[in-house]
Amino acid sequence: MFQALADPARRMMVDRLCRGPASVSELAGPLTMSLPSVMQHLQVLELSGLVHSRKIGRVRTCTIDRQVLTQAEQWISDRRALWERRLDALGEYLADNPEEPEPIQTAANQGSET
Amino acid sequence: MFQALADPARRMMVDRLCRGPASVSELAGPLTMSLPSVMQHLQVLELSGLVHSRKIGRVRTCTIDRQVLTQAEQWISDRRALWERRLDALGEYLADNPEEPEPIQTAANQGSET
DNA sequence: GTGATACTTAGGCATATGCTTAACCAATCA
DNA sequence: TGATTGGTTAAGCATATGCCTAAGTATCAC
Repeated sequence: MFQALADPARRMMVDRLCRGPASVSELAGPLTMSLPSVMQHLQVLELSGLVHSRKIGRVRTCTIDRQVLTQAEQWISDRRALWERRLDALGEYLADNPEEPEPIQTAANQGSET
Repeated sequence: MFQALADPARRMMVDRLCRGPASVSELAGPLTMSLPSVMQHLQVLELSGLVHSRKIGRVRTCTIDRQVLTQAEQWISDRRALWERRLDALGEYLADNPEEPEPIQTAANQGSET
């Protein structure tokens, strides 16, 4: 699913779809590639579950799936939280052991967050 | 950068790094692949900016870059917000034009572009 | 029916990706 | 000093990805 978001063309399509449903040719509009290529990207997006589509008459209308987008966000958010929790713990540790002068010049203070 | 998160092995590495810095072999540990492969993934992660590393003695220590992770989260969050805003607008519209019974099952309401 | 429209399928090609082994440095360690 | 550990480079290979053109199919408008 990150796979699906990995391609700029696909991100563009997702971007477009976030502004509302669109047909295949509408999606293709801003892209400088042939329709079959757009179809392929669309397939990747559908396979990832990020996008749904249904055909009515000769027009296929595509919509985005908010849930799956949220999942991706969640994954990142979880990881970031983990990292921040760790930084907090480190902060506490440093508060307890203030400025213990480590006699190293190579590996010293990398924790220069923020 | 989504590209970097697209590979499961790389996500595993990111996951590990969110729990704290790690050496290359520590990253390689849970992965069922050769060290050079891990190196390649590491390079992708560094190129994306998601991970930094520095070598001290003969061990290379890797850390994650929170900012870049946050950027990815932001991209998704922005898109999701866009989508939700749209749904809200649609909700208002439906509230104004309640239950107008559209008697079509084939090619109905496609011309919904603003 | 004829033709235009909106995709779709098929096939092919170039590059990118992911992996491997073999060989090579550089810092420790005995 | 010579072996070991931790990482790195190089080369090669298989598959995946992204793109194209050409040739369908299925509406829809006359």
